[in-house]
Amino acid sequence: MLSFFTVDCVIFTFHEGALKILLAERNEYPYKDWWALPGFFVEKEEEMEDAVKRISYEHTGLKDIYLEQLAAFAGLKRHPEGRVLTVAYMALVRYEDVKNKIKPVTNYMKQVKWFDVSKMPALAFDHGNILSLSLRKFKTSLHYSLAPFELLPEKFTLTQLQQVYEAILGEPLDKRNFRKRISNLGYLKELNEFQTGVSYRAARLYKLDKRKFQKLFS
Amino acid sequence: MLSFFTVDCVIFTFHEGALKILLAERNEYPYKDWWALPGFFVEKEEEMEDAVKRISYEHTGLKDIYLEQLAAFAGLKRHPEGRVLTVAYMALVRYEDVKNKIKPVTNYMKQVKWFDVSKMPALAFDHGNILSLSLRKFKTSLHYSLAPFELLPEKFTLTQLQQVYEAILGEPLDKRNFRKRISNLGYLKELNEFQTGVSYRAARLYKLDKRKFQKLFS
DNA sequence: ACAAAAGTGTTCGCAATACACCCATGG
DNA sequence: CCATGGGTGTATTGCGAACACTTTTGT
Repeated sequence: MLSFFTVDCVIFTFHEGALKILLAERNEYPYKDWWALPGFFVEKEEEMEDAVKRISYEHTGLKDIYLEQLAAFAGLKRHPEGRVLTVAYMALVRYEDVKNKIKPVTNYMKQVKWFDVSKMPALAFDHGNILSLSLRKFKTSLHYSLAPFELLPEKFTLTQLQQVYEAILGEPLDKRNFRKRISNLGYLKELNEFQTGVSYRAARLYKLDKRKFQKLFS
Repeated sequence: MLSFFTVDCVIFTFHEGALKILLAERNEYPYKDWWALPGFFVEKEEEMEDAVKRISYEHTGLKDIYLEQLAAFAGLKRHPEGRVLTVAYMALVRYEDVKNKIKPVTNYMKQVKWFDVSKMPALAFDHGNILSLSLRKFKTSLHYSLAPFELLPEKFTLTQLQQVYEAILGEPLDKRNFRKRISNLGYLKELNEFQTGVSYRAARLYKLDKRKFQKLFS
């Protein structure tokens, strides 16, 4: 028998060479004025994953985003008013798709904002734990995961892809080794298109070949 | 707002060269006479992990076993009487510790039994999903995990360890390569003790050096 | 011409793989 | 002496890591 059931979302994006997470500033007790992960109650007749989609949509204006369940948190003391079980999800969005759309959903929140992963404030409830779990999981599954491509536009440069990897791992990678490894894996399609609007040599664009990727990590 | 909250346990052990899972035969509708994962309701004032420990203890007579959370399942249709949210855990026990202790807990169950992982019956509810998720996770985390050692006695032979790996991966491994790899990792302590009671050359016993293991995968 | 980032090869060491025979022990 | 599993070495190959310079383009 359980009192409350919520979902919380760690929504990642990638912008200006950095991994960012969407946080909401609370306007209600407990933890008024603290930053927290976007989350809300799951409705009585609502599927859990639909609740996650609803919440992500309300905050970012996007549907059909990449979702992955992280874990359930059910500590009796995680909320002062008794057990609130939450299931945490990780969501990935493309910055280009979302940039002017983020907004607070209810007046429970004052504002929402992207935070650089390396400059996170203290978080309400146990959201700090959820966050660090999500980062750890992100790192360890990186090499078999479509996740990096969910953070980039459909067509991207190898440097952008490398920056995503570096942001997730939190460490720099060697350019030549990175390109060699990725191209050996063979799931990138080289396009005959190039960057535009840069004041230096334009980089070639690539696309993910999902078929080949799936074949590799079935 | 949620009606019911349960935990389900995928309890693994290792015996006679095979990976086994503990199942309970239901004696109540729905799914009367079906086999299911051991699980039960989480009490109102009980921590989720304590509920898992309680249920494992009641079935196996063991305390302080290895536990790991797998995932939450909350589908509205997973139980005919409405949403029953369950959090699935994986538990590992040593067969020697548990062999004559397993028993059904309530008269909701007719019997409990170890099933060879390669010969599982159809399972009640969505327990088949839970099971296959646990096996996949077990495999992928194997090389950085203490799990194999939680299935073996404190002192074990290299052949036993190899059999555990083979049972989890579901494929045979080369003896020389396995031993070379394991001994390069350097977290096994070679003992000056040997198997007894076998009618062939007695194998050397080894122990895990947890310190070195932790240092390696911090 | 300069600034900025794109793009490109080689060497080295380690780890994974494939593979087969002799040894020790108890019965 | 036989059955059973214990224990051992080598050659090959592929992958990750270290490392620096030339090319292209726009201004």
